[in-house]
Amino acid sequence: MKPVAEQLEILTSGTAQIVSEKELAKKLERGTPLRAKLGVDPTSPDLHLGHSVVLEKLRQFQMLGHQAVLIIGDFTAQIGDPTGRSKARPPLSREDILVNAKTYTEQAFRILDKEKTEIVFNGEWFNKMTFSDVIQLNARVTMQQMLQREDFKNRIANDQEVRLHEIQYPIVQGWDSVEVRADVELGGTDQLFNILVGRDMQKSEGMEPQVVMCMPLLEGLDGVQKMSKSLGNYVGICEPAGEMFGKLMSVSDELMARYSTLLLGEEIDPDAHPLETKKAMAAALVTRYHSEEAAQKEIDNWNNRGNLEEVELPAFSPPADRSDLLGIVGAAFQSIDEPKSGSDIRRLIQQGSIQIDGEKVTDPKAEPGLEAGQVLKLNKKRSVRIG
RNA sequence: GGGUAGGUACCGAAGCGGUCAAACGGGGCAGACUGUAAAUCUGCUGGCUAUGCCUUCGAAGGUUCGAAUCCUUCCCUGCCCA
Repeated sequence: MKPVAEQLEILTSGTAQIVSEKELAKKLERGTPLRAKLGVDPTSPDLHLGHSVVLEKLRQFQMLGHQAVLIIGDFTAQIGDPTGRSKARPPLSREDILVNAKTYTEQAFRILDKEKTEIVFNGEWFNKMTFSDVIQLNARVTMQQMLQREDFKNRIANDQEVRLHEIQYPIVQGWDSVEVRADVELGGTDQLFNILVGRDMQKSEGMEPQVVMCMPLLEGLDGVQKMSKSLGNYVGICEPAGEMFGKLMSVSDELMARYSTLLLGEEIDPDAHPLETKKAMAAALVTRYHSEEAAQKEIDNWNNRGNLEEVELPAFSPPADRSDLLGIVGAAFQSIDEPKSGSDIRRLIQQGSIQIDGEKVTDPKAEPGLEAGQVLKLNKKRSVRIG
């Protein structure tokens, strides 16, 4: 193992909050591998760059010879983490949870080292508990402690409901730490409260409390709210290279700097041209999740934007039964897997979003005899080539 | 258990018998501008084989020529009191 000082430097870099660095140093000094816990909720099957921040941190632990413990919250998913929520989450079915858990781990192993990861389902212990066990568990914390949470406080202040099962969530998550004997727990800054409860739980069991390491939350593409699937402002780590590159190129300069820091661990050069910097940032991430060649291809595509001949676009064969623009564009959206309603398409056409070889066409009823090789622009991000 | 206020489109919120597919704000989308960024300005924002037709205002019934608006029952939520 590397010297403690060196490990500390790597592990603390990029973190938002640590409770406490002293304790972490003490644990490291023992020289035995630490158990680093990350609890994940299999509520949404797609991992995105927001999740990657904390997964990368866990990977650092692995690289330094520590044990990663990935807890799949199959049980907790049935409660739903109230963090940041203004209303209770809808419950998930057992089957959904299992399917999500599978896709989740598959994706997580794009970042983590599968061989060095211990996976546990927290249903393993929670499903065995009796009601009396549950009461005992609840007896460890006070109502006031739970109500200190920002989310709950806000909801109460705004006269919104807080369901009792929601306040169980931190308790349950905290108990996970006891079960897996975690030395460290990772999470986003929004998890601070939940992770701290884990410390209390461990202390009450006579264990040494875990170290809390919170990673900054990554803002979504809108630059305001945190990246999340339900807000639609995310970049999935399994997305095709083109999607990923395109989405990353659409972020603001401010956000580009943030992504660079949080995802790549690099500060941007203030003297470089912002557009070039952004291309480099997007390419670095495409390289990470795809390959260098894929990234280079995306850059070439981007640079060739004006030169329609060169750009690689999805092929699209116009439908046989419709020769009017409305029908054609509808089929084109269908073909790239983004079906839209007829009214939406009509609006896009009338507002000038649709172009054929760079020429705007605004009459939904027009019958543009399309020829192979022509480029049909659908909206800001999507174009297809007639084939 | 008692009292009281509510449930409207993606979200917040007007409307309280016809002129309501439903004001306004946010979000989203499109156009202009630009570095295909941000900011700004403009337009659009239920569906449809579309100068019209169809389905929406918690749910189901009812009154009426006509209901988001009135009545009945039911479901859901907040607040105050116990």
